Amino acid sequence: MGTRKILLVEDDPNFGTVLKDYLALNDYNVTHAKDGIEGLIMFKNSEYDLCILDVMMPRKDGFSLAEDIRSTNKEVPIIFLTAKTLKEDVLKGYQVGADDYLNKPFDSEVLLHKIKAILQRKETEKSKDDDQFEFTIGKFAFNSKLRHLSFNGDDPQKLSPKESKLLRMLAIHKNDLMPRELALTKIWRDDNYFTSRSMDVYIAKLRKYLKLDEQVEILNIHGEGFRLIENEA
Amino acid sequence: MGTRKILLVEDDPNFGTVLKDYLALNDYNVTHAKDGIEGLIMFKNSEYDLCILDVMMPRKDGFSLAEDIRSTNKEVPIIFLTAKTLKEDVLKGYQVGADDYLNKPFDSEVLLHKIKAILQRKETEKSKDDDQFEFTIGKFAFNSKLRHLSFNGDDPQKLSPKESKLLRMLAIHKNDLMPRELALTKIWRDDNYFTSRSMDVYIAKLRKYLKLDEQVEILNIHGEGFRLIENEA
DNA sequence: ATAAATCTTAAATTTTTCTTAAAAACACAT
DNA sequence: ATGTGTTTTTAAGAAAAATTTAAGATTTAT
Repeated sequence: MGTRKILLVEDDPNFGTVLKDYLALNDYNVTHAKDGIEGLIMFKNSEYDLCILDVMMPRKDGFSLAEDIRSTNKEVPIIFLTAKTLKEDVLKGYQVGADDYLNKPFDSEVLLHKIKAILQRKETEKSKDDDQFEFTIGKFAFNSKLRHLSFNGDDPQKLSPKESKLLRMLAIHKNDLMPRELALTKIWRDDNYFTSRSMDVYIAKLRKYLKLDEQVEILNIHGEGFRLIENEA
Repeated sequence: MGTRKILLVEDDPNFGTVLKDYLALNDYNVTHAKDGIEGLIMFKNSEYDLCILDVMMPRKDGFSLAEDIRSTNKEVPIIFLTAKTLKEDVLKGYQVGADDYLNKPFDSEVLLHKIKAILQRKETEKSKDDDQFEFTIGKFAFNSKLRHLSFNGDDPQKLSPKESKLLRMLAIHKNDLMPRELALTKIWRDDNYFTSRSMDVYIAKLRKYLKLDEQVEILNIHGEGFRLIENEA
């Protein structure tokens, strides 16, 4: 595993430089942006494994930057640095999709720990994430990128984004359990009563589409998830 | 996914009670111990998804308790609560294997967020943990993930979650004693008269399914547990 | 700005699962 | 043999999860 790239956005030049050097010393490849605007440009210019954002900055604050980052990338971990310890701030941070939150002044070793933990977590998650987008399901051909589901080579049924993502996840686990929780955390990014009901609605929609082929079914495994199966003729 | 069990060890009765109620309100099943000694006893009596430990306590402090917990369980996530914000403490916490660290006074919503994040993380890790899910029991093929019990390759009998978990536990100990207490603490997460009766009900159900193969039996070992055996032909 | 598409929430119904109760059979120790 | 505690089994009721339809929001495209 190569050296990891970190985007550090911090307007205080002294603190920023020290932190950058400290991280560099610990074998991270650090890019230092001086404010939110510059941070966003940097972010779009390259691929980062982690973003460390100061909250209070001129021109564009950390939350706003995080939102912009999230709009193009839902994966990259974000850590906020802040002097304030206000409840609203912390919650806002989590809402924006922060992975962690550090109050200044913080201990640098603690930061290192967090970085290591977060990167490791993302690593194990990502390893599975295939870029498979073409599937055969019984007599259906399914292209999750085009969101086309075609029966017997007929004109394809167009699928909505959620329909397509869900069917893709089922297809990846074809004939095997696709855990409810997996779809909820990956597609809905939240696992609660309502997202779970929403998912059920999509299962119903998919079942309707898949009715064309009697050999294909989505089975429920109570309390666990769903199973897309192909029966033999 | 059932409700999660949390062990809260906090000696301040007011704070402890309030926190317990707050967590209970948010659908966690909370056990509140008044000090480290009591906490350790509680921990050994049941299975918990998360431990929240106060650091400063009479009789046995949080770090010491964490070490004891870790000596029997290397997995369960631990969150420390502390008034002190000393660097040594934070590092000691991480060293003992803490998953997070909260300084009092903290905001309760932040705690909820952390709990959710930590449990979710552990959940995805754990999914790999039950790697053994296919078993042969006499002429049966048993898949505990799909909860299928198939005799001679016939259409499988579907099992309920509890049925499946219990049969899996028996299968893991095939031809050997599966202690009652083990199933109760692992599957029912509590060992009392009623859960024990409930388990008996499930043993009866499994016996019914397994009747198809005369070579397979679940024997009782009085006062100890059960034994799933395969007799030879 | 309007329409179309997509997604979420609500709610009634059905299905599945789990617990409790209770009576009878059984095992063990004295 | 007798008493005590444990096990076995069936059945009923309670609880939880899934299904489906429809209506209300929101987002996206025109």
